[in-house]
Amino acid sequence: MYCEVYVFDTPYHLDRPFDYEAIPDVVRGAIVRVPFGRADKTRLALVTRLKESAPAGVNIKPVHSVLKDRPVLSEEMLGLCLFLKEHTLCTLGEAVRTVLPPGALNESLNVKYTRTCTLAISREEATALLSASGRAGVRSEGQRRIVEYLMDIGSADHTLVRALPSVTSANITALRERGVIRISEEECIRNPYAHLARERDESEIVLSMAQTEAYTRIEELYLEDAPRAALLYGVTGSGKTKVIMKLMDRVIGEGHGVILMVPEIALTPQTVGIFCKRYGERVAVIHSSLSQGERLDAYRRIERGDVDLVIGTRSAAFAPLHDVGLIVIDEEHEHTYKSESDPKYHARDVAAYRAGHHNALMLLASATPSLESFYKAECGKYTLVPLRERFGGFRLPEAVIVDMREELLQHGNTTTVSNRLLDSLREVEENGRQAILFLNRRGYNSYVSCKECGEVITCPRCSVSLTRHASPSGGKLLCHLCGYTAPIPRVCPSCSSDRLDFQGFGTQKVEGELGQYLPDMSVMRMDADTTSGKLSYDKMIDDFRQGRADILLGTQMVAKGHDFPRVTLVGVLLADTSLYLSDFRASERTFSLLTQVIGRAGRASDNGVAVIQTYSPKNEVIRLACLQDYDTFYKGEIAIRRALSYPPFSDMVAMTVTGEDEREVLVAAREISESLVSKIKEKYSSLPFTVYGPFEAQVYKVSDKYRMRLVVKCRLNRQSRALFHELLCEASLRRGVSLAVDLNPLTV
DNA sequence: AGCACGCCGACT
DNA sequence: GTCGGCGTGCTC
Repeated sequence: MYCEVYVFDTPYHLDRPFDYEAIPDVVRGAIVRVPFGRADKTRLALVTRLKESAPAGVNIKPVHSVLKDRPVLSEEMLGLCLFLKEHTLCTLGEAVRTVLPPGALNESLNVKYTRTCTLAISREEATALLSASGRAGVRSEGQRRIVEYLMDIGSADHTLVRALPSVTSANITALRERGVIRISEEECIRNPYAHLARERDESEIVLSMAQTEAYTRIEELYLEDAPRAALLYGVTGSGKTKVIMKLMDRVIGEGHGVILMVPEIALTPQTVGIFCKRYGERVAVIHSSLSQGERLDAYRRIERGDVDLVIGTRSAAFAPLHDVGLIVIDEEHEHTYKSESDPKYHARDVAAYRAGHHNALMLLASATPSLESFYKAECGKYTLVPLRERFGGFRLPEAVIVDMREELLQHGNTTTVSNRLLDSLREVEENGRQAILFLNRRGYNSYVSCKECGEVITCPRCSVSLTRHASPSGGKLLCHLCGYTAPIPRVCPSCSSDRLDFQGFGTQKVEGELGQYLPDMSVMRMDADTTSGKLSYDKMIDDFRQGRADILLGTQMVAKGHDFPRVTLVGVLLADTSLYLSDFRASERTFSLLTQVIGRAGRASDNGVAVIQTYSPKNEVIRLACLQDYDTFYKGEIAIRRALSYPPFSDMVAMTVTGEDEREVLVAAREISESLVSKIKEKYSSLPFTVYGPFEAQVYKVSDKYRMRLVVKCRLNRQSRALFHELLCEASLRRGVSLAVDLNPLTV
């Protein structure tokens, strides 16, 4: 017998089947070791096919060995790996490592055992042993203590016994050899969330009329015996979580598995606790802050069939449930569902694949769906389930837009906090309430805006803002979509003012100002600098909820769905910052972020207030976010996407050429571009392609490597992906430079 | 990516 | 004569 294998860690062009002579236990889906290359170096490989014969004239080597106690990849997982390879242009080895928990192929990391010591004799015999003298009794102080201890509690973990005073491991061995105690080894599977399952919540979920209507619609889809996808579009405060939980009850009640994906930031102990109380110990949590061993344990529990509900971030999409009935992607618009490291998969695509395999329902949920998903819902590819009624008297906050130009020109206020916001903060102080201040710091100083007229300098060809690039010669403005460049102007091209703004402001600066104007309010600053570990983040959130600070000041992370009952004011310090990032998704991201932040001040009782500071008070995106008007935003934005043929009307591909030698990188980028263009003209002339570049990447040099970029607008399908596959094969033959291809990148 | 084969300059 | 430079080509 022979077999076809894909060898791991090969260059891209070698990621194809190689023939080997099979040995016993070689089956499709097995991970094997094979000799590879001239030196016959032993490498890991995945068996994809068994066959009777192998081609003549090639030196067929035998498989070295089969990885034992490593489960064979199921047909589903094998298919998923091939799907990942095809759809992200990764190697099969990379796909396998993605599908399996991290470290699963590191052979050292294996099952961890616990050893338990149990008394192997009766209590009477033990009593007799303790009172007997000489060789018939216990022969040392250590042995005595062990027997006494085990008589007391029956059995105990080996490490606990070993930790008793005067006990040595020789004592334990001796007692075992005399048959006094027994030591059993059990597979130890840790479940760090097990304690959360102790309190149980078995209450029936009661839905409102509108919620029941949404639930019924989704349930109908679930009951159809075919893969289905639905978009639960539930406005802030509509109680979409309750609808989802009711559905989960139903699916789990029928004995099917559920995968619930949430954005990293929402996977807090509070969230997990809610589900553990409901579904007990049959919950597994997959999270990046788990140790490698803990992740492997979660994986094994799922694989053994001990789990009904998997909660996790995007990697939970690979949870090895045998029977998946429902896959929920909560906050589906969140960018964290796209992996930023290779393979750059989107959890939504993986979920769709698995739903297809299991005839399951994929349920996307969001108050601000991605344009792509809402468009699919409009076209009927997803079933749109709207939930527009705010539940339980939930009221939106009053949203006030503060014009920061006016603040500067008329009030001479050069600080980052407007008078209006200060007034609102003082009110919060008087009422003993709390406030959240949100500063969208990311990219705040990469574009150029005018402090007087609010104009932002944009690319004449792409309707995205130009990025400011610093260089020794003084810098320039660049569009990294089409490569357009312009010198940095000294005055505003629109109003000729010289008050151009390159500087944003950071959280520290704001913190200082708050201390100056509101000396009696305590500020908790939360950003990447103050929340280094996962724990400190949860702790800060908890401290703030407990009222240990009056103001929570932070970046993105304060915006997400935490429930702070005492918050009545939300301030957005600069709403424009994410608006003019040179990315066609800038508006979408700003809208969804602002909508979320403003929703934070929405309360059932008190009147909430949201103060939005901006240099562009007339901006439609900001205005619509204040109104929480997704529908109007969507109509406007989808029209722009259609006109400029951006996703969902086309796909984008980002190609990056990287290398240490600047000249080589430039030459390679040009040659790759030429190869791309000639393929488009010849072999792929029937498909629409638009190529931009090559031009310097936004960050031209990263850790001593130069980066050139090509952007391609096209329609991705089997055929067009084959083109990029060819380019990757060609590029992997080059030395000195490497090519990365990102299909549908997050940012272009 | 490794690794070997292979064909030219300064060393014992 | 030969050790070693890295150019070129192959990996079942």
